[in-house]
Amino acid sequence: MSQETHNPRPNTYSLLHQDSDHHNLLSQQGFYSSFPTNLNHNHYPFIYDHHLQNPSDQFHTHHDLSFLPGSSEFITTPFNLSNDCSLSGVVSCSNNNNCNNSNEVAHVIRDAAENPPTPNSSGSFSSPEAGVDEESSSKGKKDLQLKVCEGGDGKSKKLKGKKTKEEKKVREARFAFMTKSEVDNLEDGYRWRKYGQKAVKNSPFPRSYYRCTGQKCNVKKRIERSHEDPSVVITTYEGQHNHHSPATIRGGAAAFLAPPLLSAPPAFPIFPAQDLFSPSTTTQHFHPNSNYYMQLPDHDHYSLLFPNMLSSFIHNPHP
DNA sequence: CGCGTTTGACCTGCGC
DNA sequence: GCGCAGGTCAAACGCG
Repeated sequence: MSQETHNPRPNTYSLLHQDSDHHNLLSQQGFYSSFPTNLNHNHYPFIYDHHLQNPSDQFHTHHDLSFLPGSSEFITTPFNLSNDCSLSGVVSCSNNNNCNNSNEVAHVIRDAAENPPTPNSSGSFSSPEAGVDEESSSKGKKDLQLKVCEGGDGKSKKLKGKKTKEEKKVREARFAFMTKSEVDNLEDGYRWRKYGQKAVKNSPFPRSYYRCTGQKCNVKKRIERSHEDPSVVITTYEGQHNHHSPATIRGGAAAFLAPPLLSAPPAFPIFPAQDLFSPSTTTQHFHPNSNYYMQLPDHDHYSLLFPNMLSSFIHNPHP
């Protein structure tokens, strides 16, 4: 069992590796493996995927959810955020190049944990093994770059002129969580318009695609039910709303959904409204493939901590 | 009529 | 190049 931690001080994100002795999260079948069910309220296995910004808006990092069902892109790890807001410890790995199997991915992650790269002056990052380098990531490592101040307009590319390589690779921030719920589409305070539905490979449940109905708001979300546990709904938000929740008049939920400290509201609910108010939904934010657990002091601090990742990823060796 | 959903077609990236 | 899978478009449709 290996476990690496960095800077166990507040506001620092620790990259921790959970090896095969326990949950074998990077199993040979891909990234599907065991999954803790006896969570206590302070331990939330977590997936986080977003643009991280420092106070001077210098750094945006682009993460993805390669381990989400159906995703086929790349994997990024959690990172360290030092007290001076510099970033380090980000590593990515494409699954079609030097990460041909999960073991390699695991090694990349572990290597990154043991030898976290340091941010350079331009704000881009690289991993010795993944060889990720912004804008120089040719040779099929297209999805690996970590963008600095990327625009991310998220516009459609269909039926339009060819986009440049850079344009094509820019992707909006993403955040995903899993919720035990009988309802697929969790109420989150925003209005969504469904624009597609696709069958998911190896799953009897389709994936639905939604777009925010706000004007010029490019936020999207996808909803699918876990084929491993049909009671679990996987919701993935992408992008940032350019408006506040239309549900701000709905009392308590609004306080969660539209935190005033954010000029650009997150695409995702700070806490799923249905989790808070519906007896048919239980509050479990987790991912069966994730070895990263978000530790939260308590629920009341959740909404304050979350937008800026002011929590620690912790390793739960015996969930 | 406006808005949202459905659904088949189409586009794109990736692996072989 | 081909096939597959994910993602998106847009016309048709349903509903209030």
